[in-house]
Amino acid sequence: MNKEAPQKPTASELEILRVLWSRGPSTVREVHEALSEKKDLGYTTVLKLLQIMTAKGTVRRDEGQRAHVYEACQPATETKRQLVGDVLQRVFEGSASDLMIHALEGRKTSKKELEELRRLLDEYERRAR
Amino acid sequence: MNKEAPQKPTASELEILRVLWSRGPSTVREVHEALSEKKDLGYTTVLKLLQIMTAKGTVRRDEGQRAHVYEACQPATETKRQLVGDVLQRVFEGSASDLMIHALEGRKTSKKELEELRRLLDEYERRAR
DNA sequence: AAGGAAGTACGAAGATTTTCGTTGACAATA
DNA sequence: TATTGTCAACGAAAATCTTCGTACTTCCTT
Repeated sequence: MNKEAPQKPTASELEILRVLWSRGPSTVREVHEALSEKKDLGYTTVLKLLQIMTAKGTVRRDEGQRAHVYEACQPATETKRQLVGDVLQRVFEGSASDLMIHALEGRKTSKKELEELRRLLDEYERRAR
Repeated sequence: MNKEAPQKPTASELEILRVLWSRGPSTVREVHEALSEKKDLGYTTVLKLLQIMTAKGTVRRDEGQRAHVYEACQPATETKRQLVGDVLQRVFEGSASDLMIHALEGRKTSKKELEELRRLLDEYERRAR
């Protein structure tokens, strides 16, 4: 393992990545504490996951201290792009507008968010030109 | 099982659902043939999957004929909404614009599709008013 | 009626994911 | 220094997903 090909994280791995993305490099204890707020997980469960993710090349770790410090290998943006791209293909056959329709449906989207979405389209169009 | 709570289909189940959505009610053979175009799968594999999905309540079947006819319980739109909603929460903390950014990134989106996206926003806004 | 074709049911193996318990190393402190 | 707490490593159980092989049934064709 440990190839350069970034693998799609599993559901549990994603939860851990989210902690690393928001906290930055963290120890097992820190990740465990962050996750404990929402879920009831054993410490060694988190440790094992991080070890597996290290083997897969999803995270890297600094063993300089007694408590190893873990960090995501890919920037959040890259992984998010991969995850949404996967759904885009598997569920919506690549159609961004179809994705959009279903993302907005059955959901209260604020005026603010709609404006933001328009801004995104403008920006994207400007950049793509 | 067979509760009314719609479950999130797995990757394989989704492939089958896509066939049912596009073909409409189908027999195992028909689903198998459709999938065979892309993938190499045994007939009984598809059969088993459909049986499991029946048990889960993902599809229902008409046993009137010797070759049972399967059909998705939920309309495509509903399941798609659920799937994208899941990603929206798990990956993007509910932010549709963040989802959008990453969906558009690193991807050639046609002028046509951008227009379509704008149209969607207009429509959504009009309806939400 | 015999034989093959087309179906379903069932069990089970393999792969992957998720979750911990246990063990042993180290370190802080009483 | 003996005890207690913190941590990594490992193995392994349990749950879920994926894939088929085998057996049994039913229908159609000689």
